[in-house]
Amino acid sequence: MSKSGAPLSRERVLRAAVTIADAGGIGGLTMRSLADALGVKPMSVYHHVANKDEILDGIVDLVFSRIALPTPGGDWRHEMVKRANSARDVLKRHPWAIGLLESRTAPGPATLRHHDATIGTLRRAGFSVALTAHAYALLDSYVYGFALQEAALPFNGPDSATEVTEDILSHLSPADYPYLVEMATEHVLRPGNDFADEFGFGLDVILDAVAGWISPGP
Amino acid sequence: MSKSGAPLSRERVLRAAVTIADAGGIGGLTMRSLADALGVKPMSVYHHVANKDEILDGIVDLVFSRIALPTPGGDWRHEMVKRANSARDVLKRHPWAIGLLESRTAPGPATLRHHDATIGTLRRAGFSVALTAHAYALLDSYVYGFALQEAALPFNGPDSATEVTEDILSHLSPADYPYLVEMATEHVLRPGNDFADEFGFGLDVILDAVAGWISPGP
DNA sequence: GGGCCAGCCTTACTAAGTAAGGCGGACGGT
DNA sequence: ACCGTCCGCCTTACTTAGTAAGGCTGGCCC
Repeated sequence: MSKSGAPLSRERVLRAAVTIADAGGIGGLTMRSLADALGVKPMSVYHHVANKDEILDGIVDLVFSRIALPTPGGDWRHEMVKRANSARDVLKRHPWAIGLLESRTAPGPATLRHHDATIGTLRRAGFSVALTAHAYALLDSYVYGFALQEAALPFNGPDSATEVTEDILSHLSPADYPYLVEMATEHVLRPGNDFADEFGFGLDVILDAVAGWISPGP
Repeated sequence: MSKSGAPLSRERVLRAAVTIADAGGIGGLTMRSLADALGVKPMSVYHHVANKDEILDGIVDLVFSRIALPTPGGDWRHEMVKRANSARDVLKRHPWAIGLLESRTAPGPATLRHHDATIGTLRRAGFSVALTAHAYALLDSYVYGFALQEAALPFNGPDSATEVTEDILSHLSPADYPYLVEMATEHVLRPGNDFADEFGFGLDVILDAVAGWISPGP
């Protein structure tokens, strides 16, 4: 796995860590696998990061840095849609990041910048400070929660969804779980159904509600 | 840590695992700490569960079993509020469960029962199958996402919040993060402010929107 | 009353995080 | 040119964790 060439750095370490986690989950990310991927011995990594925890903090922030920043001053709704879609997209590509969020309480610079830009976009659109807080909590909860649910799905995309759903369904008694079975057969298994489509739907519902909060402009 | 007395069982193993995770995070949950808490040697635990993964699946399901089940046929909105508050409450008490959700894709019986009851409550209230799916995805995303954000907060409760916020704020330049600083000083630090209060607010917003979807009853 | 099996234990191997310190080679100063 | 220094990577080795393999024992059934 030696891909030497550059002289190693915190940057390269974190980037390699993300790649490994993407490929094999955070479980696959060990100091040894990381060193391997960098073409280096395990202890060498410690010259660029203090310990594994710092790596975990670092890759979470790195993931955040990939989310499109909204532009304060732009059309707030468009910016929020862009940000939400980007966030969901990024979290889908790095699902392990969601699980890490719970244990990392020290936001990195990219995370802070992201929050600042989002709050700024809402403020500049005319939301009061308090309503911005409400809107942001609501939107972020939805985005994270949706990503979490998507990550917890036992399938990826609509094709395997059908197969897996049928498999699960075959172990489920309609007597025990009548509504669940109904939902599975009549909705989930319907051709063309894709859980991913739910995202935009729910997002619009929230944005519609939030749109009513803007105080009359000057 | 020997608290023998009962003869050990899958039940007791899982319960002890939850207690340990509550006290020291999932990081503190090891086969050895678990065996200790049960007053037994590590390998003995393996006579009741196949491996640690099964324990993780088990405690996630155990946590789900503590969430209040909504009653199909009851007042749907009231039931949804009850369920959402209970879920948030439970997840706050066992924050590690949120992080586990992402990696566990095999729902246990309690989880299935929970989903069935929730879907049933919405169906019985007059929501179509498709709208039930929409409503459920929206509500669950919000609940999980909110719990995730709460777990990721570096503080617990409003008292320590002030302290920690001031501490973070002192490292933040208003030039770099103007909106973030504004939000912190003018909203987060306002006396009486508590992030937990956001939950009901956002929940009502979603429920108000969803309420408009019910098709005219028979 | 002897075999069997459930339930707990001992031993031991492997993987992973990381402490402690070694070593070569590039580089600055004289 | 020479030498000390320090940066960056390496070797060794210790600790903790998951778990494979199989041993011991006491109660229970035929």
